[in-house]
Amino acid sequence: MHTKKQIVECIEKCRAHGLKVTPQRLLIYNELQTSNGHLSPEQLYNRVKEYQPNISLATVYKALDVFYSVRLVAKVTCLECTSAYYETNIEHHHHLICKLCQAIDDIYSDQLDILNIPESLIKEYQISGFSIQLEGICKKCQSTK
Amino acid sequence: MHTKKQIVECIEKCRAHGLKVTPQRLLIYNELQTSNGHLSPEQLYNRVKEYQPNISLATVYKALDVFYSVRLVAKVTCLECTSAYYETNIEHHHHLICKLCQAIDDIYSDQLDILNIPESLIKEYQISGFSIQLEGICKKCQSTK
DNA sequence: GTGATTGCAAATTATTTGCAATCTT
DNA sequence: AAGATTGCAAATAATTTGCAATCAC
Repeated sequence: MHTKKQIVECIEKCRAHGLKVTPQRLLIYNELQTSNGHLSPEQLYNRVKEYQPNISLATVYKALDVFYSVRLVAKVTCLECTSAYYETNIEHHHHLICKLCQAIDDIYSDQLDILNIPESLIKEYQISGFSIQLEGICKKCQSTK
Repeated sequence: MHTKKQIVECIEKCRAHGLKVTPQRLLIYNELQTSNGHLSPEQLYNRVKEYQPNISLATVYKALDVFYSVRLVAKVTCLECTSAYYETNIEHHHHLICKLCQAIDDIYSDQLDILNIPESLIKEYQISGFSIQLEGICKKCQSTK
């Protein structure tokens, strides 16, 4: 339970980047953080509407854009996804995309993090990061079959 | 230069999947293959229009969809891309996405292919594949700076 | 007070769909 | 001949933009 800590981080990071701390932004960030998953702008909009019915979908898009640009949130896409998804989890991690239902699961693995990137590639492209997408079947789909 | 071989493969794979071999599909496949890169439906449409001016963008979308469903082409997306990209290169490979210009480069590397996926994950998710996205700076952008 | 942000509506971009005419087999 | 595919136009979905009113600092 580190909700409060993350909200404080959100406020601080906004200030540090000259972004204003508005109730909408805090609500959006908090809701995304609480949901603990990957949400599309539309999904997130539907959730925050419960708390602030007059909030606009455009506001959600704009908030996610600025959050993403200052790395307060991470963005995920997948081949069959029609929209982008966001999460407040910005630690280095990987994704498993379910072949059957397209669900995205976060994967943490020190073993995967030790990726053996060839020196030649690192130099050639000035590699600064990487992420791995695994293809498999999520637990939900496994238990349904 | 294995253009012809690939076209034959296209014809055979279409037949094998009960897809009709139309001039549009061959043109689209051939152009994508010749371009030797990642093209969006729109980009590909602009290219094939040169040869068949009355071809429709919807036809390109439909052709890419069926090609993708029978694995005649691969699909690529990236976080900042507004559209999907396609390539006829369906061998297992990875992608480097340029931080600066968003260009996508194919990366072949036996060393990367030997990914050490934890046994526990493989079982848990019935992992059937993976791909790695590297973040770096493409050669063009390196030489421009 | 000043400039950033919001909410709304309209615009844009990417993709999909319905359907009659036309091809492939 | 039968069924799939094409081209077109319209529809849908995702995202962005312009702008006046409002809010944060």
